Amino acid sequence: MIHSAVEVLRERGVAGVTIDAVLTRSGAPRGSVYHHFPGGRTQLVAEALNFAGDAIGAIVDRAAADGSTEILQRFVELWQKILRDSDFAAGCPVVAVAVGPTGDEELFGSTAAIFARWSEPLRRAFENEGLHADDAEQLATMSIASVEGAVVLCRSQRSRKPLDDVARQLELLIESQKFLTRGRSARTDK
Amino acid sequence: MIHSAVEVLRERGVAGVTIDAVLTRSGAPRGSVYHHFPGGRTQLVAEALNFAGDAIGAIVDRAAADGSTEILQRFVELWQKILRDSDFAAGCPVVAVAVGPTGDEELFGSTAAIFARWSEPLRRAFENEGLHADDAEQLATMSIASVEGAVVLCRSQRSRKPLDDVARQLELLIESQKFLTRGRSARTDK
DNA sequence: GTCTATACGAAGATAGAC
DNA sequence: GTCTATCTTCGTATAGAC
Repeated sequence: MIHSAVEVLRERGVAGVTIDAVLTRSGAPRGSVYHHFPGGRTQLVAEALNFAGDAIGAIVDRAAADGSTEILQRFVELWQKILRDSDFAAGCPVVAVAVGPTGDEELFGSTAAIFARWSEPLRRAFENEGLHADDAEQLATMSIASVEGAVVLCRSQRSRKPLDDVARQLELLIESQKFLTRGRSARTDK
Repeated sequence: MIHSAVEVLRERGVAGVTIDAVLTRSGAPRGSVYHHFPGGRTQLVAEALNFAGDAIGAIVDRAAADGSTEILQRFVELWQKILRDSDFAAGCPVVAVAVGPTGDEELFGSTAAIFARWSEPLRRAFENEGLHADDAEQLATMSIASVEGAVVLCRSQRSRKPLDDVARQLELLIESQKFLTRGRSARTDK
């Protein structure tokens, strides 16, 4: 059921996650909804969001040991697969919540936590690769923002190109940042 | 009324644009809704989207003659202002539609057209500044994607920092692209 | 645990008076 | 053009049987 809720969330946004839609997709029995989710629809959306955030976070973590390039590659591949498998009908569930109605403070807090969780391994990887703390953090933010933005553009254009373009530009940016840092360090070290 | 619809769209997403909400905010009379918008809610959302897209497109166009740096600066300032004025309650109306329910093919097509309209002056500016066609297009896509993604992050974190960080990294990326192109051209030209 | 039935509210849309 | 009233649909949530 949570799995189905995530799918609907990706495709139709927060408002689209109705109990009916989730029930239809999952084939779960109607009578058991409020047994498993006493909090009703609200709880269902919250659990779907956190489940999706954790799942993607785990994928990022798994690539963390291999360096920033690998993390980003996995992250981009992940979205390309989601876009392709859904024929550009599905986007990022966390973005879906973050652009939804603002009233739900708890949900909103979760999105911030999830984005932070995703960017943390990136930030650390950039630092391990020699970048200064400020640059590493900015680059991590830039990575998440540009990929998430690209996913929106891909859905809008029904094309994988925006995400391909962004991935390429991100690579260039990271390379040039490393190059500049090495240059500065070399001068500083002498 | 359209103006109010844009506001609601930015704050609550597509699903949040109910006739009631727009009426309340605008103070317009209930009886005249279907007089001015025979297409009902659907038409209202469509006109709000296109109005917002044109308004922002016009701002971008106005800065086009001054070069890519100025376009981007205006674009970023625009979002910072929207975020600040709304206390991080408002995001991008076009993104709101693009992550909404997929059924509405016409609305979806409009988002693609609007994103294309916004990136076109950027692409041209990059080309005028010496970048190759491919690079210029990729950079334009990267600019739109990263800024839009940053706006989402800003709302989520209730902070202007993500957008500031992204703006800074974009500058660096563009500078390094220009530098590389000059290097390649110099070698090619000799 | 899961079922059916139903209360309740919100929202879109139409009809007919003014 | 704008008003009020009304119909219909849809979605949440609860009640009570099995």
